[in-house]
Amino acid sequence: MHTPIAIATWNVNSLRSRLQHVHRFLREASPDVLCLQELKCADKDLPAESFRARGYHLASACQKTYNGVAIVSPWELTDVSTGFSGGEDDPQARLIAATVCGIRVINVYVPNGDQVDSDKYAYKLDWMARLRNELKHHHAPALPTLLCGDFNVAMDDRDVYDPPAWAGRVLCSDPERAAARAWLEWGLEDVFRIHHNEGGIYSWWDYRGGGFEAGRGLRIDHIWVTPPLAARCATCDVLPEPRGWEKPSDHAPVMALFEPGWKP
DNA sequence: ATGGTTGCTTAGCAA
Repeated sequence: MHTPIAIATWNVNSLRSRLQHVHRFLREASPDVLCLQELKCADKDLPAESFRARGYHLASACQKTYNGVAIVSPWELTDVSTGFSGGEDDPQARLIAATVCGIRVINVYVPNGDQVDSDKYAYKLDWMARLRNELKHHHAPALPTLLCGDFNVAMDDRDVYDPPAWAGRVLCSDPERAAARAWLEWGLEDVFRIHHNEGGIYSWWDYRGGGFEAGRGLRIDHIWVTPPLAARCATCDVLPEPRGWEKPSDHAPVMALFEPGWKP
């Protein structure tokens, strides 16, 4: 088979509010793996049957009201793990991993951080350091591994609609960028930047003030992969159309295609 | 400019 594998990430800002959007996206983009963030719904209250009835597997790590992540796929999801390995419990549901199509997929919803002088910002930096540790001790750059999700970090000026206005602010501050860069230095590559050097392509736009229509966005949703997968990546794009659907999420999906051949 | 909008839960928080 020469069919590429499509892997997408999308912060849906409540799965129950966006359920028809998600099903429409599955129909129209037909990803092999869809990583979702901000489900805002306890596992027991997820519309799991609406996925199973259409032939999708679903693995989730969710909590009531806040956060929540899930992986949806027509392919079997194995070795599902939630939260950080072996550490103390994190009360916030932000991390799920599963093996699918021979790829270890790690789906994250990085804390937003509120403001740089806040407790939430300190929690964000600590959480990002813990993920660096997780990569170091429980993964290997030589294996086909994909880290994706809402990273809540815009990595450089190309990812920001008004860099001077955002300089030093949360989502753009140097410590956040350094914490994310540490993941790259471990052995990941931003597949979007393999295929796009230009700025002005964003994945999130504020609901307030007509941010989407005005083009005031940030690229904070990412797909980063280890070298075996980077070598197989055919495309990576933001798909802005769902951001223009009625009652949209404030994020658009990002999707990458990988040519087969990474399996040992 | 400390506003603006959306979702969850029901006035306030989180984003």
